[in-house]
Amino acid sequence: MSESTLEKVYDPHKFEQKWYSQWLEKGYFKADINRTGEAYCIVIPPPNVTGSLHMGHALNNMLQDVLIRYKRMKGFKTLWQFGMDHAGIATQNVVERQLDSEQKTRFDLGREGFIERVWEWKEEFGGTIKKQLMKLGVSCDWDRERFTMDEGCSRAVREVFVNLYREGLIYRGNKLTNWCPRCHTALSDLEVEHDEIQGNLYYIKYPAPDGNSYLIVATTRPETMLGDAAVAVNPDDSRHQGWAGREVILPLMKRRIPVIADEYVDIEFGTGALKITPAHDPNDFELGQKYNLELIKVIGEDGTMTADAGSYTGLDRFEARKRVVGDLEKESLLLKIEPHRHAVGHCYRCRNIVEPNLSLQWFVDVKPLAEKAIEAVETGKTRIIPKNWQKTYFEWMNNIRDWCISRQIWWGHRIPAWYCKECGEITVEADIPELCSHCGRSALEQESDVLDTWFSSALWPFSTLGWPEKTSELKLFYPTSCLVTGFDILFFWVARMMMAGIKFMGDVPFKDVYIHALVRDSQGQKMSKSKGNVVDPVEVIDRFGADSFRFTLMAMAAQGRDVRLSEDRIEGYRHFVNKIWNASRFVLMNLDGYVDCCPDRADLQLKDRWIISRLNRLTQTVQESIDEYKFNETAHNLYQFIWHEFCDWYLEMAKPFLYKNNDIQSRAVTQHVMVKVLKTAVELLHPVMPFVTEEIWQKLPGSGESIVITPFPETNQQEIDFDAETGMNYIIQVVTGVRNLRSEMNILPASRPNVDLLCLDEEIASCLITHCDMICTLAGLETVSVHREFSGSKTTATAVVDKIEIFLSLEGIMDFKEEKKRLEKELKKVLKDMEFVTRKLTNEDFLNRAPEAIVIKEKDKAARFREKEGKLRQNIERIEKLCA
RNA sequence: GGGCGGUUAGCUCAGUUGGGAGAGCAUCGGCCUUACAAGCCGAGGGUCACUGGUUCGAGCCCAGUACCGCCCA
Repeated sequence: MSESTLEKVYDPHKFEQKWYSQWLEKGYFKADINRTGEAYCIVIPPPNVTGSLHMGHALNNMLQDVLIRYKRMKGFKTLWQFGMDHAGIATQNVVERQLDSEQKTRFDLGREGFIERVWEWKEEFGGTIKKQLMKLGVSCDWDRERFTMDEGCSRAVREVFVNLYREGLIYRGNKLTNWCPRCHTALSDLEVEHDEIQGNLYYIKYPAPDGNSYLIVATTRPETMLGDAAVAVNPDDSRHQGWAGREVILPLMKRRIPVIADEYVDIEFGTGALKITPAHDPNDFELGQKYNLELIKVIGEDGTMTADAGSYTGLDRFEARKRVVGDLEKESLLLKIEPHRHAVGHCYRCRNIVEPNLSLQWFVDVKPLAEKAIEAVETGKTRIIPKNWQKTYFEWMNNIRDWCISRQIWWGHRIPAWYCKECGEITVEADIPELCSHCGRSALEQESDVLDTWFSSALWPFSTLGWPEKTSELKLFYPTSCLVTGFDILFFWVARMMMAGIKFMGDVPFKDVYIHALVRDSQGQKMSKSKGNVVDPVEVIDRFGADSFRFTLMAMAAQGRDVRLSEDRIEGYRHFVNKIWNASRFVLMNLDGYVDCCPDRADLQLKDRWIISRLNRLTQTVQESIDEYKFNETAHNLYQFIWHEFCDWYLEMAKPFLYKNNDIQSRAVTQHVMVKVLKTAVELLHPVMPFVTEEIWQKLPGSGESIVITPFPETNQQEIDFDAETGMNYIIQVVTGVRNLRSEMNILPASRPNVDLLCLDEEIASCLITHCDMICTLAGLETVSVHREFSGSKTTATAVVDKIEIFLSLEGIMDFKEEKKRLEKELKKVLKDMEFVTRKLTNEDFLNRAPEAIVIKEKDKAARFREKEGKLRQNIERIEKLCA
């Protein structure tokens, strides 16, 4: 018997690991290509190989797991493709830090040695997130794990690169790019984060050569003036008329530079005179091209001033700023300094300030690719959910600019381009070429740059399925069914996968993209290490169990809203898990003499038909809400049903039948229904709470091998029973009414008074008569009698619910004043209701224009209120008489 | 500067063909009723940010204002 009971106290640690190991052993998560059923595939957003599980991952993967477990149970041929991202800059940084502690640099190891070292690091530390995801209970197909740097993915990267190069969509160019002096590499526009910081606006005099006049230029970055090539004014600016075409002398450098007129200059900003530094500002670069200005690079790759920076050469860029400002002041060329807030670009990996830098880089011309990616969403081939993210997607796609894909680091996919030392031409090949494709000689040297990590991520939905080989996986699972991701990588990743998928597979990479919110702390702050408000999911799982944690995230994952996570919430939902645990324990404890029968529908009682009906409705809403990605609704409905319908009402109603031994028939039926409902409920719950549901399910009679692979419950329309629901509603209302009376009249729970019910409706009356015992039990009464005619005695408290009047006998403990006060309060409420409805019903416009059904509803309400009002008045009168 | 979102109970948030506002937590009162005190029963609590419009009727639709947040330049 011990195997069919549960431990007294719910303790997730006792079984979570156990079940997970078993699931792995049985291979439930493995995609079975030969299985029948429609394909359903999710590719995981590959976590960084350096990463450890944070809240974002937890939410993201929990949602995917809900979808995949749900579809698996529904009989789909499911694949949840797992894998990790090599995270170029991040990983290189980590390993370089490790070297640093050994007083070494990557240059000491050399390129090959360093890369070897990174692989070693990956083998040793790279898998932490995998174990953490397992703790969370996710059901990825671990055997198909991929890595963006593995052989197949690398092959795909080279194929794509060569292909785009040959089409002219990849090119090499000398352009201004974002440069991180710390990471020592170029970055794409996306990898720069603009943060507002408190800076200054420096007003600097640029004197004319005649020494009599000057222009005042305002700048936030005075050190770049060393590289100024011109000053620009707006031709419409009356203050600066006549300056265009003249020259000024660049302070400190004593260089003559031209004054140009261009509409680009914002008249409102600063003094309306703009210094132009083409080598250090993207907008200035454009102007520089237009006016053929000299590109003077004064800040070098390492963030120090170059040889062109005059006496500032070799200084760090921030030190140079101080010195430049000081020197200008000495020469009385600094007019003033104003505090000024402005956005400054920071490296998204190391947070250092990014410098726009002129260099030779590789770019993708993404415009042609973007057009089709826009179209795919417009035509609905790919749905973005919630819909409002579509707009953001379009906005970005429409204004997309060339993508800088080369990085000056070592860890990553080396660009498959070779330079010929003889003819200087470039050879681009997927496989290492022996000879220059231009002059045929063999003096080739490979490009040293590697590709942006996101370049390989863009291929993820098909590279992981075997592309460029034509695998059966690709045929079966591409386009994938759904991508689940956060909005923070909508551009980085989703948009690029769309472009790459359409280009190379000829079809979109996924049918649905579900964008979920960010997890914040209870104050609504983004979690970050520096703020110290990070809540570690692993710690949460250790404290509360994975099921409680998952359910909390699910319940809070409303579309389009951030998740504000607090421990209180998780603890609250742990109570829910505990509730399920105890309810299950109760069920298992009351299965004496259980026979696995299927009772006739005729043998079911009202309570049984009612809970089964409610269960079927639940099944329907659960399916619908998961299908629509309304996860919070799923969670809420499950919570409501299990706790408030099944536990609060059904199990309470079941008790008498389970305890009584004389009615074997109804006990058997009750046991059967109780088991059926609980089993179905845990099956519905399983995608969210995999562990506890398995633990319970295994103990229930008649269960199979594992809940993981059991069919998901289906709605049976025949079992939705309106009559049973209405009938139960009357009973619930009466019981609640009595409890209410008891509470307000201060009747101790231990005492068991008598109740009389007055009801003129035959149908309702007979329903009540049949269930007198039940009402007694639930409301703690000695007797209940139903009458067609009744007037209370002097010791009755009364209440009206719907068409039923309740008379609670209070022999000797009746407080008349209290009772009168209570009734008057009730009456006041009804009168207020009446007034509201009457206002509508006396409004001609309402009667004429509102739909008939609504009008009837309102009239019906009015009648009910009137009836209640009458009864209340009667009872008040009676009390008054008795008191007098 | 452009775009998007938010403002509903003390707190965190739900609320889609527009028809008298809901949940969880917290609060208050009563209960150790043998599944569960991590519980049971009951109660209180709201000018749905503000202003105007459409409508018989607006938390919901439209316009504007204020405050908060995010993305892009």
